[in-house]
Amino acid sequence: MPHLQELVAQFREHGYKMTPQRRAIIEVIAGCTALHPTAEQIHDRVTVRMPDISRATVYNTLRELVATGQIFELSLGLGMRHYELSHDEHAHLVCVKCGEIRDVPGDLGRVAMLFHQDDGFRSIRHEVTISGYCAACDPARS
Amino acid sequence: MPHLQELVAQFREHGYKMTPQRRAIIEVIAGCTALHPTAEQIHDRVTVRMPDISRATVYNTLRELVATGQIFELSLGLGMRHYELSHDEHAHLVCVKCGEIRDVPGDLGRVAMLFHQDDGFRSIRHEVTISGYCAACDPARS
DNA sequence: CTCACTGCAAACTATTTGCATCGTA
DNA sequence: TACGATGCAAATAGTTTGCAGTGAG
Repeated sequence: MPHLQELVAQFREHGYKMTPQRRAIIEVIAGCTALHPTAEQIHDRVTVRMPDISRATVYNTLRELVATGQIFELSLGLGMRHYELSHDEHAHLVCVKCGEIRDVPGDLGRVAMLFHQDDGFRSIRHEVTISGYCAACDPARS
Repeated sequence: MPHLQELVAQFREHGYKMTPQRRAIIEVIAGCTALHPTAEQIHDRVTVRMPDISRATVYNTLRELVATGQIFELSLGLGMRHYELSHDEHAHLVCVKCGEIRDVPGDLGRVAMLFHQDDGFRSIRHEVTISGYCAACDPARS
């Protein structure tokens, strides 16, 4: 459960009010470090302790957490968005069969340099997604 | 209109029948090299010359062209999928304000090396997406 | 002449929105 | 107490599916 107080404080500093719902959502995300949950998965988990929370509140809070830069939104080609706490730079391995998502640490700054252009485009974020088959799903394996 | 005959031939070689609808879809994609069209945009363009074509046919054909490796499906964080002819390796610059998508040539093999893991994951494809503001949309510009 | 392909319409999934009510600061 | 946040339900957007009819090989 890393940085929980810090996440709550940061969120407040951006001018948002802290409500039980938002706190619960932040707690769930903070407790999911390796899971890249979807909005639906976050909603399910929060619902266990807070049965009346609405999807709208989850989506709203996720949008706000993205706006503050506290979480990242991932488009991994799986048809829905995944979320993760902002942390050290890494790429994502995505199994196209089972949907498993794994972090691979690495230097995104290096990637930025490989593709840099001097044309006024100001980049905010680099996303590196490597699609393929995980060992368990690889059809080419004996 | 590059490689049209080749695309049609390749598609046939994979065992698919060539129909007027599929040919029209392939023609539209081949005529869109710099546009990264969505399924909807492709449907609109085909509809001009073939008013009764259905969305289902467009989506089916796109899935098949992805399966043959002739086109790539891009998840750029804009809420829908974009398609492009498979060609030289490049990353994508995406303006988060206006949605403009631009190709940046570069060596994806280099990226693969930066993030390679020896754990049985077999990668099929690398996608590098750089989100930010294009010169025209940058709010930090004077 | 057969089986893959098509159009249609409905279903589905993920996400967004409008609005009356509620509760944090 | 004021205004931002919530829950609900309906709306929207993108995509998928089932099926009866059609046409490419």
